[in-house]
Amino acid sequence: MSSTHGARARARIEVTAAIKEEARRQLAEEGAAKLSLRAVARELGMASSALYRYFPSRDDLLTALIIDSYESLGEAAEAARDAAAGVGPVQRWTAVCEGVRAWALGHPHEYALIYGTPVPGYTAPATTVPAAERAVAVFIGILRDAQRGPGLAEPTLPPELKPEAVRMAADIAPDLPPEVVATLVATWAQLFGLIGFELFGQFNRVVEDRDTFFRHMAGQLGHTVGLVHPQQGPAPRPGTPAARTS
Amino acid sequence: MSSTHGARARARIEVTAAIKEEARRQLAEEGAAKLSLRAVARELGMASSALYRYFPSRDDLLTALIIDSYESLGEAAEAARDAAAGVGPVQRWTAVCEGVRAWALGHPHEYALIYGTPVPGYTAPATTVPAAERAVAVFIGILRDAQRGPGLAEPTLPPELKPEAVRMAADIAPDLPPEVVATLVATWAQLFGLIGFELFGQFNRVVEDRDTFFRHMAGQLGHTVGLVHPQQGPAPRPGTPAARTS
DNA sequence: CCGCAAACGCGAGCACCGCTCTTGCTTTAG
DNA sequence: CTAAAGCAAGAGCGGTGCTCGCGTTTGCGG
Repeated sequence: MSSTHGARARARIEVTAAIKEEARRQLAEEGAAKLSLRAVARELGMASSALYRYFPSRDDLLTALIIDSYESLGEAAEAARDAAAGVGPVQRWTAVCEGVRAWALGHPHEYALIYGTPVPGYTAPATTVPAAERAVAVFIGILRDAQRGPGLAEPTLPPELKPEAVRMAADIAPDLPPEVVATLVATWAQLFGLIGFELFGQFNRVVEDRDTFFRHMAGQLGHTVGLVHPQQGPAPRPGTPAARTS
Repeated sequence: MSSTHGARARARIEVTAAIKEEARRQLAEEGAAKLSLRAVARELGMASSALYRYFPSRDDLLTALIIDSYESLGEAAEAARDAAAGVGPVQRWTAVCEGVRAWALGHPHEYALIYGTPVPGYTAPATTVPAAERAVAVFIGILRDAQRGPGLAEPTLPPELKPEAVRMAADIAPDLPPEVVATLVATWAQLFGLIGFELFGQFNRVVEDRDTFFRHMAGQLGHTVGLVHPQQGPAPRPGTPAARTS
């Protein structure tokens, strides 16, 4: 076909990239709500109507930025994982959590774009799903390594939740215990609860030493999902009465 | 002073209430981003410029709605607590969590307004703080009751987080152990991570049986913060199941 | 009782927004 | 070489938040 056939096609790619770049710049500065097609066009020295040759609507532009943001977050998670090579699963889990948090603090508007309030009439197209899975795949990898290495304590699950957990595991990570997968999903959400609260100001005047606070709570989440320290047996989770089974 | 001094003052109160009512209606229908001063004025049969006699800007109107939403959430939490009188602390904790979730699912746009992405240039005025504390006070009350009753297991905390926890406890609930207060803050954020993910579509095609999923995870959060089942102790009742399936 | 300042409602208008349509021009393909 | 397709530009539509000047209403103090 005509991938890089003519100069026309290349120009289209370049202009598309320039639009996205400028849009991302404005997104980082002012947030998604303030992102204006007209302002992007103005900055690029072209008529606003010309933008519609490249993106059918403002929402389509936002979708492109959403995918890029997911990828950026995924890269940050992978980088944090690689930087923590050689340490135990719990430490690596915590390191990746901190990497995700650092990315969110450094890209607050991108974070808000993908994990904040959805745009009113907007429903994310299926295109965003693979990009979104990239970050969670890092956590799955850590759990997988832990299972092969120091072991993985299966979280307790009530029987009525078992079928749901089995279904989730089949869809997400068939080689992990269903209890772990179901708990991972919840943990994933809880992690973004912590990050979102910090980012959106809910911790203002409440939590001061947020680095220490987050590191500890992220480690707790790792324990919740089943990670154990390699040197010792299953670490008792605080306040869990399940340990007194006799 | 001049509370109900003249008919003028009463009219002002009534018009202000009518504006808020119509604004809340539009908020519930379309979301905060679509809330339009002109549309509110149109629906009320008055010129858009007249609204500025009552609310200096759109953000001020939103602030009023934010406070109302916090109060509404607080009421829902209190109602859930009162409806679960007489059960153990863990069940009551879970019931309040479910009440908060039900409120969020029933008022998605109000939820997004107070716990979603903040409005771009917007910073919540201090006026919203007391209203925001109303819901969390319900959880503090449960912990307080548990401390006087069946007991409260102190979550483990690393020593470097201890001073921060002590500071938090002094500000929030001086009669509770610092470890519990610090963990409660994190738990609070994690709870809204779970709710937000469900509400904003992050659980689509991932979690199906969301009622069961949430109930279990909410109970886990209760254990994390230190709640224990009242049957536990010297009473010879081994292996009593935690969840009541009836 | 009356005058006057404050509060009020209104309409026009400003600057901006997303988006559409028409009009030419240029590159590409047959 | 010609016709088709892609592209940029401008005008325009309906919408937004917000400001300003106008005439009117209201209620308090002298």
